[in-house]
Amino acid sequence: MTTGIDLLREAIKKFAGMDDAAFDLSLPYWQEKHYKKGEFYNEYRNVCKHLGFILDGVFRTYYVHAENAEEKNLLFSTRGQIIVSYKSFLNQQPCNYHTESMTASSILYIHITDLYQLYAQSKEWEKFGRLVAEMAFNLIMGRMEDFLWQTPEERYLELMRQHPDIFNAVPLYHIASYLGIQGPSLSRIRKRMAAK
Amino acid sequence: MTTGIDLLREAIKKFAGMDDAAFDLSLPYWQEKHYKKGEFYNEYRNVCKHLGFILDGVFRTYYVHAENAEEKNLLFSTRGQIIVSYKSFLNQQPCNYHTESMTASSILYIHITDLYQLYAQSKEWEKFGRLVAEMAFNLIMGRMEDFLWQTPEERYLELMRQHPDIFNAVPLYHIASYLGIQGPSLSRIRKRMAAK
DNA sequence: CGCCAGGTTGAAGCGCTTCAACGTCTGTGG
DNA sequence: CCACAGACGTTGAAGCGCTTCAACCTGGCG
Repeated sequence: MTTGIDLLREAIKKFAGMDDAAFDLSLPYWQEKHYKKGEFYNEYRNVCKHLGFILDGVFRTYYVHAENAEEKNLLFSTRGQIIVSYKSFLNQQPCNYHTESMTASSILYIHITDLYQLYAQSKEWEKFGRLVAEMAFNLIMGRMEDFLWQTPEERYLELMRQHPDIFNAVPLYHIASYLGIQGPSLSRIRKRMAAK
Repeated sequence: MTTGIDLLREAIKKFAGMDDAAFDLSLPYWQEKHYKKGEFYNEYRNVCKHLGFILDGVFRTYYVHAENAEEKNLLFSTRGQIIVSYKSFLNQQPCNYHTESMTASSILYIHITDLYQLYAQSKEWEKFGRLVAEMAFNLIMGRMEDFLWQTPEERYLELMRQHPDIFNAVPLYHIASYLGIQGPSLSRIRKRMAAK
């Protein structure tokens, strides 16, 4: 049977080319946490102190732009991905976003001070840290490019490819929000696509 | 008379709180370069080896998404800003974008190896490096948020606030492209705004 | 059973797109 | 010095897709 730690080891090997010896340095620090549907990974206005790895479940990161305004989903995170409020974590500033578990979820997480100690201790972990920052940048850059160059329908297809876990797990109107459109519009897009 | 270096010194003091002694370490490395309208800061498919500071002029960074497809402007950079192909520079990978001077422009620039030497030499320069990366992240994040939460008209007003230099310097259709709309649409938006 | 959350559908409206025509300004050559 | 060309901005007309509001349907659950 594969444990959460095994999954994480594999994921980090793939992501940063980290060998077992380096990974083992981190073993004392990872802890497991379980979320019920609707619980928050990181509360709004808190400083994000942990970096997480999703073992199972789906999270959405959203923002309420103004009083009484509609929530908009900035991104989804699913199994096998790193979850962290990047801006808040990198800058250790209060978070502008909400990150909510959309399903029963479980993660492994590490505290920022332990992670920084690993950075200091090991060149491979330092590389991991750089890659996380670059990934955050690339993730947002990719989202930006999607909005500049793709139609809502294309974004929908892209999302289905990247996050197949999502579709039986979260309400359609949250997906629509991520795509930058309204619920009924996504409903019609689906209908058009099915007709082909 | 204030020289380019004075402008840069002031800008970096404001941006990173750097004192004169630390800044002076960099004096041997900055070089000045002038661009004619239409020249490129960094060529497509090249690795970006320099970080620049705009003394005067306007650059646009754009991307051609597919063969025969329309160019779309990702961002503008104007006087007093840092100019660099962030992704290419940070990762030292070939650049996906074109960065073109829209007016006669002048910059100060530093080579990446000299800059990295400053990082190694000085804590204040290391901080500068971190701030550049965070700024790149925040810049793109801000653009992303603009697209999620603002109308084209609001984006237009925001751009006028951030880059007042642009409006007499670049064609309207480039601005429209940055805003994610077509030339005629921006023309009509202006008309509607003038009517109020 | 009846409620409620979530998805679909219809109708009206609005804003952006597209294509084409028409101004306007500027620089250049006869 | 004028005329023309080219680049750029504006305007009109038609179309399309997303929005909004509201009604209705469905399935899950107390």
